[in-house]
Amino acid sequence: MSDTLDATFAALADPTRRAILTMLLEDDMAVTDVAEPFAMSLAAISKHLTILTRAGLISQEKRGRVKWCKLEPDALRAASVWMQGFGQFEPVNLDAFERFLAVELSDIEDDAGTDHPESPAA
Amino acid sequence: MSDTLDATFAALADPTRRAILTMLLEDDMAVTDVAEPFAMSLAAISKHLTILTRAGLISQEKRGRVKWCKLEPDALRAASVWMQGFGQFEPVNLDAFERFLAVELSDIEDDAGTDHPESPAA
DNA sequence: CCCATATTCAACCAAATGGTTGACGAATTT
DNA sequence: AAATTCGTCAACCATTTGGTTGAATATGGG
Repeated sequence: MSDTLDATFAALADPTRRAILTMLLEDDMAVTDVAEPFAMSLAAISKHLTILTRAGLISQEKRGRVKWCKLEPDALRAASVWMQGFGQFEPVNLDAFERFLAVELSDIEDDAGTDHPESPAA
Repeated sequence: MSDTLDATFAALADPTRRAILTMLLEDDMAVTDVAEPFAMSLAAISKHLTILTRAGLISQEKRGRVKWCKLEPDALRAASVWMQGFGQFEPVNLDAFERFLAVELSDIEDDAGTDHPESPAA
């Protein structure tokens, strides 16, 4: 369990990886398509995807010559429970989250990775 | 916001720091007392506390010659919201969390840091 | 005043992280 | 078959991380 939390939180600590997860929330994507908005090499993105996979946050399935990446939100549950235990926060406002996401996704596509691919306004 | 999430998740990625947060859930503590169960130097713990402070997860107040550490659970809210947006998990089972905590805390005191100070059974 | 306690600072170290490039293997297209 | 596309691997590099030790800086007590 510690290992799981280690891997989960470490994976989430990188803004590129969080941006990738956000993109995958929209739809499954091929590795090349995941990499496209970012200003870094395909190899770098491939490494990030490996880290996300090891943490269980995504799964990758190779069909033909393209490898599909799929969000696995269940992997967040343990970490989410851990965190909520501290705050006992009020139920999440999902409307606010939707707005946050809209901004975040448009940001990723706007600056096409030339800068930091994540700078929401929510 | 990205910066905040970076710092928050990075801070949570270390098992020593998570153990410290768990201890502070019980009560405010002085730096020396925080360090006591761990098998590492006071200076190392001091660094961990600095990281937790920068992330806003704890606050430190110096009274006399001892510096008191206090949990600041609100700092977890942004990260918690971010994560819940992915999973839309059912409401947290706080009873389960209580049991989890009981185990975790006794572990920290048992092995007095000779091993990894976190190995829950929940 | 002197000494012990509480905490940080500074320098150092090994290992991990996040990125690069170029070569490579595997699948697809032409 | 040849060329192209998809993705990873390997080697390399700079920076960050997590730890150490020893000295320094308060503060409090006898």
